Amino acid sequence: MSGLRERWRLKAMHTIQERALDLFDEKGFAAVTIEEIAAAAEVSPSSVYRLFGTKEGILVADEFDRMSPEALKDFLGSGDPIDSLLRAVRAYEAAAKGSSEPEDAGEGPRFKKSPWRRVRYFFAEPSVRVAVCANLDRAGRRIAPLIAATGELTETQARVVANALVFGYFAALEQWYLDGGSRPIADYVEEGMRPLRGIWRSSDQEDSA
Amino acid sequence: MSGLRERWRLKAMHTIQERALDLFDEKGFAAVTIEEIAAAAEVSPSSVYRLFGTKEGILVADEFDRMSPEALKDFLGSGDPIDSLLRAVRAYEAAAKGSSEPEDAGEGPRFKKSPWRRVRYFFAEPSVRVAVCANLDRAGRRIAPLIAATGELTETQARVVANALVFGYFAALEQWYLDGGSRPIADYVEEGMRPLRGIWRSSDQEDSA
DNA sequence: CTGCCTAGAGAAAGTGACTGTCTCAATGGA
DNA sequence: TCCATTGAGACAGTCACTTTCTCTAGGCAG
Repeated sequence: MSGLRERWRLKAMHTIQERALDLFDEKGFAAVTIEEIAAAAEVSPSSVYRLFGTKEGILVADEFDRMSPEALKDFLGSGDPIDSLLRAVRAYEAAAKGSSEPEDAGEGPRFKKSPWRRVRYFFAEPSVRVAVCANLDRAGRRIAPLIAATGELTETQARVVANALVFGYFAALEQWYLDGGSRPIADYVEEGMRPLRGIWRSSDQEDSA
Repeated sequence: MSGLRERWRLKAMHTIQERALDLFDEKGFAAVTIEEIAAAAEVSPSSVYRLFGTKEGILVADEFDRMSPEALKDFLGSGDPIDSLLRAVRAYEAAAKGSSEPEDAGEGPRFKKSPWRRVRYFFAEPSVRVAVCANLDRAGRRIAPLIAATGELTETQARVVANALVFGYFAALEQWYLDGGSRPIADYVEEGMRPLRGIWRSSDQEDSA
């Protein structure tokens, strides 16, 4: 598994993301070229494209994407998907508070920024927002079969509900962003998704684990 | 109002869309350049960009976008938004059956194609799909305030529900596409959105017009 | 009907994101 | 230790999209 190749890959991705974020914060997203980012991260432009695909991909690359179908099934398998989502958001926020990698302490007096720093660009930069939507769309297509597999909903309904979940989460995240990010995101998700709970409440009594 | 300038604009947009669709069907979306489209439509490339913004915009340009806030309010104002959506879809399908402009009869033996021909690209061409998602996202942001204005939901919930509506519609449309487009889209929307009806059923008894 | 005046269509050059292809070094296995 | 393969870098090319300028022709006085 984790050979040197894989290590290089992970380290490079992390470095590129950090340096790119620094540059974006400094000059604005549009004013930064891939070549600058590559130079700042000391890799070739080709590598940036190989690792992230697009400029926006640097910001929206998400561990959610590379989650295996099995892990996703575990994640969504038990009970109300909204509760699963809430658990994931809370876990993410808790991990973010503890943050971040200890090994970058040897690189100078750089302030530790919140891992949510990049989220700003999700809403501030239109092209990034589009990329986020594309990601959510892919996520919806991945979880729809899992929702359909429970047998409670038709395939069409499973697709609709999957999109309602992922883009509903996005809407809650936007409200969190617009409010300045003071309260926890999970609060927004919990409140925002409440109207959707009826989907499972109504027909889930047979399986209320 | 409809001066010659506006007439030129509408006619040019229509011509560009038709010619572009012809070229896409013939050579594939990626293999067609904006210059080719402009040449085929006998306008300048600049005009294509001025009228549609992007290459994908030629396919996803939607009257929904330029709908005024007032018209949107009329459209969504009365009762269950899902019913409003269904009404709109049914009206669109009925109009599509009657189809299309009589004045293009003088242009040669070209087959009348369904106005849904372009929908194929929504799902077959990734970059177009992304553009559609971006459009739906914008639509969601436009209708969220209208949903919030009813006062039944908080702002966050209104945003979530708005996204659930527009991307739920998209999911239903995809199922329709995957099934080959035989049955009416409205059927898919009606079936797919049924789990979401609880949102209004539960608290809408005061206003069941 | 005539003449200004401005919106807007076209022309053209530039930018940079992204895509191939090739080479070569380094890796991991025999 | 040697070999096959993976993958990083270099490089050239394409084309979507932007910006700027010019100049025509529509819109609107008078």
